Amino acid sequence: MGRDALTVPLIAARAGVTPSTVYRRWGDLRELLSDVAVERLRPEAPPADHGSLRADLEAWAVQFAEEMSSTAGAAYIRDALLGDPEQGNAARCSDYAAEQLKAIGVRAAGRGEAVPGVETLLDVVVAPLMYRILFRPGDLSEDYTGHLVAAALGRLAPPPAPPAASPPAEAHKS
Amino acid sequence: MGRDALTVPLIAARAGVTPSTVYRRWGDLRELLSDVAVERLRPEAPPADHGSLRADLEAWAVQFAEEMSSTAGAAYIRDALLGDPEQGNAARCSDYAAEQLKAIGVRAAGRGEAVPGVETLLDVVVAPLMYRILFRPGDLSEDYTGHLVAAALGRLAPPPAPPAASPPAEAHKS
DNA sequence: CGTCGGACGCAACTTCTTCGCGTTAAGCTG
DNA sequence: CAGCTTAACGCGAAGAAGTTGCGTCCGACG
Repeated sequence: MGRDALTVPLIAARAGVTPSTVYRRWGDLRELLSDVAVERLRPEAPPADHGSLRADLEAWAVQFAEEMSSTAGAAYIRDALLGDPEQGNAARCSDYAAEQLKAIGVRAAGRGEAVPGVETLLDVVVAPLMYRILFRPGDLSEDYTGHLVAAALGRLAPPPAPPAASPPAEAHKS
Repeated sequence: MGRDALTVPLIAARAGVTPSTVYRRWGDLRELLSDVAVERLRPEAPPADHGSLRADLEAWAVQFAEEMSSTAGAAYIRDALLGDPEQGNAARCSDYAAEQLKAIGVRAAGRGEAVPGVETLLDVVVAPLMYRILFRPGDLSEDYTGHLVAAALGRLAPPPAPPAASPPAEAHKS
């Protein structure tokens, strides 16, 4: 069935209820789609353990980029952003990513690795990916994702030791 | 008039045409609003010259953040993203920012300053701002914007000399 | 057992959306 | 300049979607 041919009466018929029931519960097709999108964007499993912070982050970021840049993923993001007056659903999406990154972080900290803060990871890895997905379609590559992770690891926390590798200066070019 | 009470027949009446004319030209209310939003988001003037790359970037980023995080600005961004099947309008928004940053960059290069690439600036400054505006409303401060600019300047280009200051390690915390 | 509240179906009503037809105006050709 | 072509618009009807009030059913509570 067509993506934007979806209407409340169709959904109601599929659900075996009358359209008025759907309108009363959600009030709007966009709000319903927004709730559905958030549900679909919820991660199903904790991030996989690949033995190191870098490997975990790269694997997670690549999977994240693939999911979100797919046709379906991008549609979900847009739906989640749209029918959402108080931005509650959008914040939930960000929280999902933050939870996953947090899990990766505590696991790495348990190994004794230096770990960037969740805020830093959101800024350096998630935000650029999302920005490209939303505003610059077709501009994503696995190399780029790896570059973002490297940039995040270039901003490590002061506690344990000085950062081993120097930050990649001006890596990525248009 | 109410924001989402806007309908095609209302716009047509205001424009002095029949609704069918509007439907034929745009096909959809969302596409019309998307075009309007892009027009409103177009920068009116080149970025102001404050004498240094850092000052120019900070001023531009602060103004950008203010505009985009305002109620009207956020609504425009959402409209631009929404009614836009081929993502042409979203790409245009990104191009606007890229043009402004490019102008700041060439001006700084004319002064002999080391300049981060436009891609880097989009990743490090624009993307985090947009991500917060879209996914984490109410999470923007001027300090944060300055922090982003500082992070961008921490990633300078290799040509002139090795980066003077070390990158700010793990500055910003939730 | 009686009452209350919430949720739903039903149906009428309003508004939006689509589509075909006739008209008008601009541009081009002979 | 006359005639033709094309694109855009107005008009009106038909179809679909969105909105609302009323009656009914079912579970909860006293």
